Amino acid sequence: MYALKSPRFGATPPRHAWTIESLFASRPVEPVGAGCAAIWEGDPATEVLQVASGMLRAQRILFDGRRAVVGFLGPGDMIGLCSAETHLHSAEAVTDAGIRRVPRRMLRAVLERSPDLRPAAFAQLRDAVCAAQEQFLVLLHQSADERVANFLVAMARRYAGEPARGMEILLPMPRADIADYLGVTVETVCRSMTKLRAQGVISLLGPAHVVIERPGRLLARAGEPSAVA
Amino acid sequence: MYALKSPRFGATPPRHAWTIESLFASRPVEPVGAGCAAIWEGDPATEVLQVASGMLRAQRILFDGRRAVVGFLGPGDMIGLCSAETHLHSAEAVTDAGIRRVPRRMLRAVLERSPDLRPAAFAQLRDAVCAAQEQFLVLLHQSADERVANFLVAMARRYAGEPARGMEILLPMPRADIADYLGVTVETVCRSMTKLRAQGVISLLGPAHVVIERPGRLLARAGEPSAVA
DNA sequence: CGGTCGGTTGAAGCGCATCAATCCAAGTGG
DNA sequence: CCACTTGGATTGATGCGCTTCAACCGACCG
Repeated sequence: MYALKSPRFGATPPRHAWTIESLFASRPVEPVGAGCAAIWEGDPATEVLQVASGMLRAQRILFDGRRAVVGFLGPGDMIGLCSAETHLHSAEAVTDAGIRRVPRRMLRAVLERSPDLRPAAFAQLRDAVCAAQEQFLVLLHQSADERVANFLVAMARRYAGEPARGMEILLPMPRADIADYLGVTVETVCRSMTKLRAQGVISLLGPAHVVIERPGRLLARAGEPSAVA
Repeated sequence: MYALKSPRFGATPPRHAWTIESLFASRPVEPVGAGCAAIWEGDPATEVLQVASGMLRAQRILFDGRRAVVGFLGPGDMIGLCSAETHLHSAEAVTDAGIRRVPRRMLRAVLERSPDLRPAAFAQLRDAVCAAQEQFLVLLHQSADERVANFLVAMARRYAGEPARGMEILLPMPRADIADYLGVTVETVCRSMTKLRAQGVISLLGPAHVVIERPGRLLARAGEPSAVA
């Protein structure tokens, strides 16, 4: 996805006072109610947005009216970096969320002024491209069951760490969002989840609350090469 | 596609002697026979490669042994820019081709030394991300027929211009490459092409030689919003 | 002439979409 | 407090699209 994880400069702190992180930190947090849009597809891309809390989804309306969810954005993730003149996607809040906005001019100025930051920014953008590629390949060549398993693993990795027995995965977004993200229907997402539950791979405490029972099998379903049953 | 089109600085020529284009132009052209690999997936990414002539395909072997074609590279396209430590894809010649190699160090040095170039390079990378996103969405949400039509349109736009009646599209790559690129089987690609021919949208002078008969219909099949039948 | 490889066409089966019904939890109003 | 409503999640039944397996065709080559 093109969502960028918040940069970590802990290992090699920059010699300049202005970092991207501090830039965002200096901005006020703007609340966005669940279901509300933070930015609109087609609007002029004058600012970059970082999620402070909650979760947003980046989405686009396709030519035929269908909706495509491009990614889910959690705390630290940014959106709008890759936009050219206008935003390519809308960003709507899945849950109540908080965001910070930074004008692109400001961001550009920071990058201009601190040469140390540029390689990091460049590497980040590059990594985003790689991640998008990866996701792209996975989704394009996998079956619906594999996509769902893959999604669960990705959500676990992002917010809880490497899948382990008993680990809880929270899915704050409705099934329809997951479906539009994976390129399948809501019913198929349900069936895949049900199948995973029936096979003892996961258990469902509720629609939004998944518990990993057999991490090995889950990874195997997701198409991980090194997964052991 | 993460392949980057060759930059055009014609409109605003750089004030520095060293441009990315001139950097590549200063390197010798290395011939690559059809079927041979120019770079290998997993190899250390020490250099960036630009196609001088012919066509290459960027591909990857997936965990389950299937092959995924990530993109096709024509003259001016680059590969290896987005790689981190090691190359994520192999690049094999579809036809006899010529390539130029530039060490990444050198490229980085040029970017460091000429501030004018950086926005352009950044914009290019950004555009590549957008294009990849676009392709990703299209392929994920379209049917096999739409994918094939879309591919034909993309090939036409890239090497011949906006689809027009009588325009010839050359497909130097075998059907298997197209199939692995679109995420469908060879047979499906064939059937879709046959269907387009039967409907008078295209005609086939040979497997690699397509002529557009009804550009409007072709665009409509590709899922273009403004297409007129 | 036989052999191989890429392309095309045909027949059968599976996977996912579609349509439809049901279930469940959370509101909402009497 | 309970009947009613509502939206999301789930399950079931059916159809279509693509894959799979198989055969055939044509070009190229030894």
